[in-house]
Amino acid sequence: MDEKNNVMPGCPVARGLESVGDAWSILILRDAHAGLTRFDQFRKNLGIAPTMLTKRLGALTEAGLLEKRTYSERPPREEYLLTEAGRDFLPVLLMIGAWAQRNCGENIALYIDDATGLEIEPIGVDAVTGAKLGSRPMRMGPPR
Amino acid sequence: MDEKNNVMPGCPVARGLESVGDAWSILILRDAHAGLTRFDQFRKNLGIAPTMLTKRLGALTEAGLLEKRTYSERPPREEYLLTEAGRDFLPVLLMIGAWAQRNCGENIALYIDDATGLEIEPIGVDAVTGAKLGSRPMRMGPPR
DNA sequence: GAATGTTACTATCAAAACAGTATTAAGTCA
DNA sequence: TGACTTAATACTGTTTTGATAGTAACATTC
Repeated sequence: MDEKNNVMPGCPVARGLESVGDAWSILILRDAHAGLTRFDQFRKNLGIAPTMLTKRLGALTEAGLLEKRTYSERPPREEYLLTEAGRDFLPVLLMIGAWAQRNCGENIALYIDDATGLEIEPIGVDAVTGAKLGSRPMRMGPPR
Repeated sequence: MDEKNNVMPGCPVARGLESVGDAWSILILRDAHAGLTRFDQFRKNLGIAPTMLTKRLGALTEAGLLEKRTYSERPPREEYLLTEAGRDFLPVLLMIGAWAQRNCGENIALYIDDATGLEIEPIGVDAVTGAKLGSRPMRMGPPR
């Protein structure tokens, strides 16, 4: 897939997918939100080939979702931290998860609110009207 | 990528990605929500190779997001319609789009509420507490 | 100080996925 | 009859991916 293919170049979904349009990247972000930061933590948790991991971490860093930080000079050691844009991706992860909980069969883990102990039910709403996404007609408009 | 790699098998995000873990599938779903239904509509709009499109439409149908319907017996013609699970995916698309609007630079189209004419600002909330996703501590719990 | 372990990679190569073009099957239309 | 439409499939390279091994730079343990 390459970006030239997109007839509608300003499409928000297509633009987002340029940064995070593959499963490994999304799983890396999931793990980063779970607190993992180091190459080997990701590699072991995901079972990903190191070549692939190097490439994906580089792409996510390039795209501004992760940043590389040296945490030891000697020996030289680096880790990957979520940037603001990376942390902002959490709702997307939760919405994917919530969709899977509703539509992908049995034995899927739940998200629990720490304070109340109750199951979290992630939904999307329009912050302006408060309406649930999809409940009202909408269209696309030109960029600001 | 294959599913065996997932150390945490009940993870909602990983489960969701088994159905929609690649960019083409997500773009097809986007176009389906925009009203496209036919092979050639998807092919032309996405610039996707027909082999790839056949495979992705098949996978999405298999996963229960699309269903194939005959709309003409003679000549035999078929189209792909969103199922309930497919329509339920709309909030995920909008959240990806909203993330891109905030984090992927200039010249990205906006979502407009038809009734008010105002820009839509998709956010994720917990339907139980009403809190914005990510604003309160949470954890994962075992399946129901 | 030698052997072993840790971390973050890179190199190599086979296998799988992908892209591009041409072609097909089953019809319609003029 | 020949041209056209739709929804694919066949064939052919190219690219990406995955598996495994190896490396550089140190730390730790005996």
